[in-house]
Amino acid sequence: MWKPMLPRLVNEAPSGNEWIYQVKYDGFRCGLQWTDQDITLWSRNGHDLSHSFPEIISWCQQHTSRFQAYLPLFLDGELIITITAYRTDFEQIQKRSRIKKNINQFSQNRPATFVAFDLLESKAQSLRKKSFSTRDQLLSTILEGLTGRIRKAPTFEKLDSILEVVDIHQAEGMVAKQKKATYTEGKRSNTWLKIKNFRTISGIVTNWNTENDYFTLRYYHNETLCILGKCKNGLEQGEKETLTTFFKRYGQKVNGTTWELDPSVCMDINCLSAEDQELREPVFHQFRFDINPTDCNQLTIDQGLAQFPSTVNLSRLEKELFPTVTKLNYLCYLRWIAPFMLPGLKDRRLTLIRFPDGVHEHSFYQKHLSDYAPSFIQTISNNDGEMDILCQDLQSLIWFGNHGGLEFHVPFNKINKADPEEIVFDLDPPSLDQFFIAVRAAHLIKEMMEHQGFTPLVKTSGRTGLQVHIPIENMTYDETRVLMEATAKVLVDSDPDHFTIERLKKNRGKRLYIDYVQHAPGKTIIAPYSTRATDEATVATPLYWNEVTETLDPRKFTIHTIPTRIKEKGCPFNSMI
DNA sequence: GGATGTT
DNA sequence: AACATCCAACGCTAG
DNA sequence: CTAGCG
Repeated sequence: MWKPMLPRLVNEAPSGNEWIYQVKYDGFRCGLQWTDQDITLWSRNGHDLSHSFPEIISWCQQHTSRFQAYLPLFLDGELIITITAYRTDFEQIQKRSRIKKNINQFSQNRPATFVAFDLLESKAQSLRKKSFSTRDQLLSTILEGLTGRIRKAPTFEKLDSILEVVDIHQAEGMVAKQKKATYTEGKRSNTWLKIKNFRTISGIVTNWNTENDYFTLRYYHNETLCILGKCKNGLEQGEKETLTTFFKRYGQKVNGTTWELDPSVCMDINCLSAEDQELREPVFHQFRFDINPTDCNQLTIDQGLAQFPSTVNLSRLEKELFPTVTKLNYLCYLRWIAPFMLPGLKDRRLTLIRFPDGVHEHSFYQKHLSDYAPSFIQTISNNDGEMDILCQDLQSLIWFGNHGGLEFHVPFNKINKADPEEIVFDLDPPSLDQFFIAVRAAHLIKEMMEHQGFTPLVKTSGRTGLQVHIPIENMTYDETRVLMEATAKVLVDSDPDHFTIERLKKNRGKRLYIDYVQHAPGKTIIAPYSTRATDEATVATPLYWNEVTETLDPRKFTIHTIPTRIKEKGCPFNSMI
């Protein structure tokens, strides 16, 4: 029976060119055994998981010809449900493994993926004695280019680049592997080192269970004490004695096994998550005698879990930027959405609309660098010699967010390129009552564009309209203008009661204005996943075409609903990530 | 939101 | 110390 | 022609 090789937990990643790195995916360790007869998924304890993940098995069967030359084959990897290429949803895979009924329905709606990170057998030959580099190279040739139910875990040569990936995707952590490491089955080895991407949060110790030595941690939500979770590991002998002595001296024994303490002792906990009164992989980090129990609250916990870049000073986190949405809530949204939003901002001059005191107060545009901006904000000079701002990374995004930047607008072309990356039809009905016209226009444009070989995408504008994005190659603005004008005219001819290219507002009536003039150099459009400055905190949301119906309500896509939406359905602009 | 200038 | 101002830019229109 | 508007 296969037993997985295990990495040793360390606090810091080793560097040097004898090491190579992989992202640590948060799912189930799994061995995939593929013989001429059958395909089996083995858990780390030797359980057969195949029946729980039929989508993996059937995908393999459909792609047998691709693998035939390498059979029999044994892959070591992780069974995951993806949110991004590097971010996974552990809760989902855990649920899946427990499900008995309707497995096929779940496997269709939210298919699991096997991410292979090692190769133990190929053509019936054991590769365990070979170096990791050799195995990794062979694994690459076998899995090259595959993006389906089986993928290869990419390897990173540079420590800095994997740290950046782990950080932005908030991955579980990373594994450093010695290039010359052999595969030592069932052993915890120093040639594989895991580094966890811990979140650090502060909690109040209120209970001690003498039976199992678990300490209960709590936090304040408004005035009431709520349970954060339990923690047992990480305390050194002396620290544990200090704590238990304190319990015996100042606490009360509430039953045979449990001591209770009024809120006074605070500690930092390292963990992977803190949800529903449960900490995942909690480890004691340090006592916090320098803070008050009231400092352990929803605000500081949200902040700890978000893992904001340390380079950004956050301020006035309790301020309301949208009704019922504090600046911290907004920054947490930006932090979560960053891996989906940054690709749409990368290498494009940014036009930021800032609302430092919230959507109801004074606002202004900004596209040049403030002279006090930190040096990590990247810029590019424009024709007038001014420094246009860029948003290339997480710390920039969070810095702009902290400055009340609520709307991120970008041009159609990237920096150092004159030609647009896409055509965008901005379909803005005169009011929400006429939203159905935008839906109709979007589908008509989709048909026309697909007929010409394009692959149109669609998103809400975050206000009342829809925007059809058509990725293009090698077209100038002049050429896109010709195509857009022609398309607009076909639309108007086909339904002059609903569409118009009339520029004067008073002459438009309740028709939808197809504005191809706004697709030009220097013009901008709201970036995917940017919020709009509305009372509902609406988001410019990429959609699947089958969602674009007359019953679609663009107001439902807000910073409250988007993370859940993406966890369930993924991102329709996937190609951009 | 923060720097700088004005009362 | 309190308060004001700046933070884009381009086409269009009324006067 | 320019200030103001969107």
